[in-house]
Formats: sequence, C-alpha cells, structure tokens
Amino acid sequence: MAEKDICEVKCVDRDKVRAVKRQMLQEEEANRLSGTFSILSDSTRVKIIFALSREELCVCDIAYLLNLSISAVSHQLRVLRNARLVKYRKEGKMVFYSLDDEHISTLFNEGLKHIRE
Amino acid sequence: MAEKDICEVKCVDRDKVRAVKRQMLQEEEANRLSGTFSILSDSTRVKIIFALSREELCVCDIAYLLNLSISAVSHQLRVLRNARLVKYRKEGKMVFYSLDDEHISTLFNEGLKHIRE
DNA sequence: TTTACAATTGAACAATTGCTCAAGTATGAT
DNA sequence: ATCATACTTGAGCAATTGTTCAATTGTAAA
Repeated sequence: MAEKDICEVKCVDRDKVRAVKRQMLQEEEANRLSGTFSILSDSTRVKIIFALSREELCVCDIAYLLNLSISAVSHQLRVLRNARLVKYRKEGKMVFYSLDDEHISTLFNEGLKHIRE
Repeated sequence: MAEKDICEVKCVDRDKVRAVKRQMLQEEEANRLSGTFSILSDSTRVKIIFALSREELCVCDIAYLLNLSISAVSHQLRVLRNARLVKYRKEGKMVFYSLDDEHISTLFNEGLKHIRE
C-alpha cells in the first residue's frame, strides 16, 4: 500500500483524474452492471437462454437438448430465475420455462450480433 | 446419466426439441458469447472501462481512481487488452490506456442503460 | 396409501478468478 | 554504469462458480 501511495503522488494527472472521479460509476452501480453481465457469462446459461428464446421448454427438455443433468439445469435455472431472466409455469409435475422478456434480451441479442458481426 | 436417459424418454417433447436443436447455438458460438460477457462481468473491469470511456489514463491513474494496487490494475488491463477492449500508448516509462472503441462499448452502454432504466 | 417421477435443493468437489506479493523488464535521469 | 520509476508478470492464496451426487419436495396415477 505504501508503494501505491508513492505512486499516486508521483504520476497522477490530478485534473484528469478529478474530472473522471466526478462522473465515476458508484460501487453499487458497478456491481449491478457487472452482475448483469455475469449472468450471461456462462455458456450453459447462454444456451438455455437461446433455447428458451425459441420455445417454452421443461427442465427435462433443456437437459436433453444441452446434454446436461437435470440437476445442473435446475441449478442454472434458479440463477436465471433469481435474475428474473426466465419465468415458469407449472403443469402437473412438470415446470415449463420461458424467457421473461422484459429483461436483458436486448443485451443478449446485442452480444450475439457482436460475435457474429 | 442413466437417470437422464430415462427422463429423456419420458418427458421430452420431441418435435419442439428437434426444432430448437436445429437452430441451436453451436458450442463454439456459445463460448464466444459467454466469453464476451464474462469480460464485463467483473466490477473492477467495468469501472476501468467506464473510466477509460471518459479519459485516456495511465495505469497509476487508474489504480488511484479505483483504490487498487498497480499490480491488480495491470492484471485486469491485460484481460482487457487480450479481449481487444483497450489499446495502449507508451510514453516514456508510462503506458496510457484508452478504449479500443470498435469493441463492446455498445454492449457496455446497453448494459448501463439496462441497470439505469 | 403407496409408487413413480419431474424438479429442486444442499453438500462437496474441482476449476476458475481476482487479488497480493515478490521479482522482473524497460525507460529515463544522474 | 547506477538508480529510480512505471509497469508487467508468475506464483500462491482465498473466494467464487458450475457440476455431480444424494436426499427431498410436490404432483399424479395406481
């Protein structure tokens, strides 16, 4: 930490830094932003989202589609549920998931566009 | 895996699943997509990107601004460099970083818009 | 009620990630 | 050349993450 302090004194361009500091993202905002992106930062979740963007599917369908265990899928669906990215509908023993379209699908598609550019 | 097979037989809606499977993201595409998002999934990197979206800054400036060690910042800058999210310019002993604007800034701003909605 | 089964959950584990620390590189000043 | 400084890098560590496994819940059928 001592090193850092020395450095601060030596090389900071005070005006520039002060200007940036004024506009800077707050801690909480930075966390929410990175948190939003981290939901989409796992390839399993990305695949689930993509699949649900085409069809409403039950847990079992998704597991089959992605060649994953039911449990693994269920765990990931919980993440997506907590983030309100998906909604679900119970029908007897089965649970059908679909996209909760308010959320992040713009972001998802923007990302898709980006890698396919 | 045995369980999964049983499940597949029992509850899959074959037509729906087949239809989705045809359009499904390929492994590599899913990886690139999640990889793209994972760069933005850390709050330190998010802050760095935000800061660089306002001003070109040296490593030391960034460290001071975010109250992090030089080393931590440098490590994160490498991640951003590898992802071609930032570019740098050497001036004597100092290295000035700025956004490599081709990349992901649309995505970043879309995310920002989303959390500030 | 008992049985079967879709889905959820918690614990445990390996893999990954972000940081620190110490050592290293590169550039400029003396 | 020697020294100081701006930054990079690799090893190591703690925290987090994604999966499996086993147990559990909830619903429907027998």
